[in-house]
Amino acid sequence: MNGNFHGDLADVVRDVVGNPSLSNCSSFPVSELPVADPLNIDEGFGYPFSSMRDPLLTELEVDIHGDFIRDLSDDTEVVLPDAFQISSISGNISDDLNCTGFAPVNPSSPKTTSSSSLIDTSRVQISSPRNTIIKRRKSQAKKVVCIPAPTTANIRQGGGEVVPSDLWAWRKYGQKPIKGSPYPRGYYRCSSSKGCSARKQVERSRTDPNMLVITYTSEHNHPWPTQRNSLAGSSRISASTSSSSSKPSPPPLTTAATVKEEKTTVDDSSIKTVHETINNRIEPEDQSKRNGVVVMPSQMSMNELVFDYNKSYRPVMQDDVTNSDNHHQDFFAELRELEEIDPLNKSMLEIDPFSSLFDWSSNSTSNNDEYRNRHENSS
DNA sequence: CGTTTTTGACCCGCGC
DNA sequence: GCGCGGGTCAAAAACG
Ligand SMILES: [Zn+2]
Repeated sequence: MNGNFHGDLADVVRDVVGNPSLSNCSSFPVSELPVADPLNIDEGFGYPFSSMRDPLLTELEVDIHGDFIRDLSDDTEVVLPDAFQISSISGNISDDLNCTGFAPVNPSSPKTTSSSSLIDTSRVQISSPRNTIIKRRKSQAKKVVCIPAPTTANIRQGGGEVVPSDLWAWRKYGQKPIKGSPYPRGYYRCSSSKGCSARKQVERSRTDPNMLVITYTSEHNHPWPTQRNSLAGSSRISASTSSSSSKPSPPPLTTAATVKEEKTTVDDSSIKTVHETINNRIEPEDQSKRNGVVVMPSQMSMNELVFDYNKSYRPVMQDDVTNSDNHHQDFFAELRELEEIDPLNKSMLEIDPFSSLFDWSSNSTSNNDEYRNRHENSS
């Protein structure tokens, strides 16, 4: 820990990862929190499927990588999963989440320790000047997710990383070295539709090279990608629809946004908010309530997806952590990609949950005006 | 042939 | 006003 903070989100995250001592456990209800959280958290950001809450799935999720959600002040949310010790599952997880168990939990995997918990970030972030004003367009919510790097061995310094990415299609638009960290940060933007302003950045934790810190910014305008388009120009959701056709209707923002708004908080408040949020997530009823704003259909199809997703994940991570022998990871990476896409498409096509999604998209269209401005005439 | 990645330049907020 | 640092653009290269 260099004590070199710029008040940046990155710094915060770094700090968290690196300095468990800061963790402010009190904010986590822990025991049950992990279950529902991961799914909900992702809605909009990381994972398209939002409200599916299958017990089984949940378990899996947790099992594989329990995600933590933490929101920072008004515009930032940090999700910290401690996916490391998967072997034991629930028991460990709880402990982990609970800052209490944080350090001692699993001596077997030292890495876990560092990656495992985190929390307190909020106050740090908040302290930064930006919280005062929402300089970024409206309020931009940020979600930070820490996950174990899928390919520890594959780390390539100069270039990119093989990141699990979510099911969304991301196009890398930049990469820059970060001051505090030896590893560069990659900037990705949603390639599904031109109008989509969703962005995400991926970087490795300085302290834990096996840890990937993914920061999601903004949300997708479209329901679900639009399958990847590598073949003939097929994808690209008609961004024009939402963008060029000037839709004056101010978007109600998406779920995540809503949530964020809800918690326009500060310092301690934020913590509290988190609490609440979590609670809500745990209870299905509440969840629906939250979803009320934006309905994310396609849960069923998603289920399948998730499942696969997790499945594919599990081995990788475990291996990674367990042994450093990841030569096969490369293979895995590819495999993963395939799995992500194939099953998805299949399920999606079959069920075709999108119809409703589209609906949603239409009213959520949104904030890319500026962006589009410049982008607009690219072709 | 379209798309994605790569990569240096550019922009912009911020602290000094 | 300048330098720093993060974030983005855009042209060319690389893929498939
Ligand atoms: Zn998108």
